Amino acid sequence: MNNIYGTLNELLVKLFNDILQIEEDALKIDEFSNLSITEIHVLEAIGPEKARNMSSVARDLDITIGTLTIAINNLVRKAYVDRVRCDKDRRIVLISLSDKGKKVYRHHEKFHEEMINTTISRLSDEEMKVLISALGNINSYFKEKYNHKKQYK
Amino acid sequence: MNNIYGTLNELLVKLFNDILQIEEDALKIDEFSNLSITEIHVLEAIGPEKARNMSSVARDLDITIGTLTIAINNLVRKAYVDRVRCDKDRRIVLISLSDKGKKVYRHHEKFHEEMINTTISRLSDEEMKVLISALGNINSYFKEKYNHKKQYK
DNA sequence: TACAAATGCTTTGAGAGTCAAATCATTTTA
DNA sequence: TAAAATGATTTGACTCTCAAAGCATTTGTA
Repeated sequence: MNNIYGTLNELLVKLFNDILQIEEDALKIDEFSNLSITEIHVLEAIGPEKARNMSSVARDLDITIGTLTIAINNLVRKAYVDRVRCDKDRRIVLISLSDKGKKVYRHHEKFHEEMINTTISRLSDEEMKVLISALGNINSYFKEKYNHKKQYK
Repeated sequence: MNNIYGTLNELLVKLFNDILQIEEDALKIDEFSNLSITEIHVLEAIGPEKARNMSSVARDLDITIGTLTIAINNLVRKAYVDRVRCDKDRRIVLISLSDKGKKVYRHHEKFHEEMINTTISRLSDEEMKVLISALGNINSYFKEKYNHKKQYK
């Protein structure tokens, strides 16, 4: 029992500590080597659908609008994002993925798909349900901790 | 089936994207509010055992020695880390956790324990095996991707 | 209708984390 | 003993981040 506990701990710690770096490295193998993991997450948040305003994307990413402005400056410069002012309300800035940006989006999506496939390839339906429940528990635990913190903000 | 796939993807993405922030927030509730998650990871890498040199800790953390030097400067200033030159080979710098640093180490360890306990408290032995196997698969996947990258470094 | 308030975004200043390259001190090797 | 190797620090530059100040536009109201 103790052994299972230790194994699980080790797996989670490794996963949590390394995940961002590994994800970035995995993505950088290919043609998009001038993108950081942060920038990829911005592209992911904008999404391939219709244009979005700065505020909503910043809220989704849990960063300030000022931080997002700077990130978008760079992504526009690198031609992954298009930025236009809204005609109906000229305060609003609309951002959307360029063709190049959409390509990155799909590439990142594929990375996730591969990851999931690798994860579940040897699992039965029953086992998958178990996995989902366990991951749900972890998420709940963090959420609880997180909200506790937020009260003190 | 597709639904299970989507749920799993969502859970993993959420977990991976939020994990560092949530961990930092959870840890900052308490007395060690002047430590970043990065600094806590440095303390974790040094460990509570005997003193270690800069190179090996930097290698474990996958950062350059220069970056570690700066981190250690701050941790020494904040009294979480002791730094001495090795007598036998005066090129080598030995770093170790101070009592205060060891306290943080144990606190962080406890956080992980709590996380794991929450996760497994509702799982049977059988379910735990599934979780371990799935997480192992994810780790393997990343490792494979990661090593692939390293060839190009 | 004009002007104050609110809204949406950008800019600025500052701090942390990171790297590569230059530098310094010490030890090893030829 | 001089050159090379090793281990760490320093320096300069970049990214990511925030808070606060500033700017342009729209909304609300007297």
